[in-house]
Amino acid sequence: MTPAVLADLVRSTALAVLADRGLDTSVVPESVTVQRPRNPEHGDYATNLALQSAKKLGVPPRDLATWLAEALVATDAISSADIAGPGFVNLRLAADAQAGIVRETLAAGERWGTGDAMAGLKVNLEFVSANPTGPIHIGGTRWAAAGDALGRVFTAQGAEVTREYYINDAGVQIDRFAESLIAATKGEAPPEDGYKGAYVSDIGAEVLRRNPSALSLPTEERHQLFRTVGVELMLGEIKSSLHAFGTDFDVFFSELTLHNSGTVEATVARLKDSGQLYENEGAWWLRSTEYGDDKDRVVIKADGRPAYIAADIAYFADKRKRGAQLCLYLLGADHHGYIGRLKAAAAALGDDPGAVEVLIGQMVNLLSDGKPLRMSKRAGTVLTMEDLVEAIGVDAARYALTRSSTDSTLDVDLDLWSRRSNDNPVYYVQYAHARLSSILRGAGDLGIDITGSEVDLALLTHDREGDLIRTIGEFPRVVRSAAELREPHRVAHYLESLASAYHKFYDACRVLPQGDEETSPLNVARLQLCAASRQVLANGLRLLGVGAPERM
RNA sequence: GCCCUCGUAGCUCAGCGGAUAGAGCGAGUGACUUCUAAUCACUUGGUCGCAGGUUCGAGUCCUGCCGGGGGCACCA
Repeated sequence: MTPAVLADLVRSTALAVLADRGLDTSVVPESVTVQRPRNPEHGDYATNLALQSAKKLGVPPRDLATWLAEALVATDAISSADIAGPGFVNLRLAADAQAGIVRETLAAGERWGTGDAMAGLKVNLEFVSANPTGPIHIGGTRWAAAGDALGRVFTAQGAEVTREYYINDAGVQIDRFAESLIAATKGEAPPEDGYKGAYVSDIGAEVLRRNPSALSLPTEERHQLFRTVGVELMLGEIKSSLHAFGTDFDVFFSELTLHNSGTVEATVARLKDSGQLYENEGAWWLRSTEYGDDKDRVVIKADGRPAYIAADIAYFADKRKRGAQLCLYLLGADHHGYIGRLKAAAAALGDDPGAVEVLIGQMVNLLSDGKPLRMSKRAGTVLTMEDLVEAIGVDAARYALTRSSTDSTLDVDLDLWSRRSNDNPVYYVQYAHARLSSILRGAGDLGIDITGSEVDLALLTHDREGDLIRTIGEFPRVVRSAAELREPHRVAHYLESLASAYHKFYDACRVLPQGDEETSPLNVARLQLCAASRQVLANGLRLLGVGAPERM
């Protein structure tokens, strides 16, 4: 019996109890809380329903709890129901009912943990979107890991996710990038505010290799060539880094196409027509304060060129046109000022600002020897995604970056994470998977068939077995809350608790028959528990994009 | 000044309004002739930044203050 089914049982039992006594059944919430108490003496599960409802009913909470407990213990699935504290009802499941979780997990397989909380919802998930003027640095890497995991979690809840990367290939940064490439190719120093670093020379050289006469072109044509080809090459490297990192996008959307196709212009015209823009000091302003922004924003600059936000608005409109019901933006903390204007932009278009959701992720500090590494993208002293992967590996990097809430600034100590030891929690989780794989291989070698449906899972009565089973049962609601709260780090945290429950079980409970022993029903039941545990570890690690090794 | 975010063990971080606040690392002691010791058990370690408020119940929600980080462009 999963917690969700148990919650339904508690709810229906409570409704019946109240109805019997002629009390108001409407005080029972739609969704009843059933949680796993921290203290094992408080049972397998506990519900606070009596505490929540007592006041509204005018009944002492302990009386209500007593009635509920009496009715619950009369059901087959529940072996005991005790009243504790101010009015908790502490429940223990019958072994057979509890073991049903194992059966359900094995039956669901890869689908265990999926749900329909976001069924059919079309989500546009935009993340990373780093300028194609250099490699992805550590901040973008955090989003690559967390955003990708979030996309996987959404998909597990039935959402239709489009992973999107917005390419800022218009604007002055790109011009500076092109000029930097040209300077590097000519062996000159980069222009002021230009880009430095070996990659600039490399890309410049590659542009020249493809177009040997590039440097002798007229200035404007030369600029265009380096700009176009340079961005293409840089983007190619970015895509390749992301792919190696296990993060693939469905759409790479070019800002330039919005300008070139006239979409930006058309969107601005639409805003002007609907009176959302006004002219002041030669520029056109969006009345974004009317929709909650801090200040009005310039959309068309006094020089007649569109400001960055103009393309943003057009881009949002394009996403909606393509069917996105929810447009999620994953931005760094240095962009938090965008929330107001993006929502205002949606409202100004006559759209629902609720379709815009911005997640702000805090910065990553890199430490070496406990000392912070200062980085400057323009100076070329950057720790890139590829550097990080080279230093600690994809699995460790993804895990390190998805393990913590994106609300927290994160310290990544390269020395610590580069130690390939159990300092790294990812090994703890992966090791559990490898151990389980080894046991299941062993069962295969012994010719034990663990697939039988007649296996008596009610034999799993050891404390460690019960704890492991209940932990497995938590997985679906962990995934669900990770999706609803947009907090994929909950999956990582859960996996560590699952690995811990498994390692403790392994320590206390022999799984395979020893020596010449006959295979007992308990061996088979435990093997099913192992198979279920391994399934959940694999499913969870996949949500994080981290490998589940069979051997370590 | 205004906005966002964080403040929990020596360090890095979890913590869905619930009961005696957790994990890893660090420090210490044990456990492999037996399914993977990258593991397990035990010990050490806390005014959950401070002060109010809401609640049967607050690390969690609200307000104020203190401290760290990040923003507050006709840059992108």
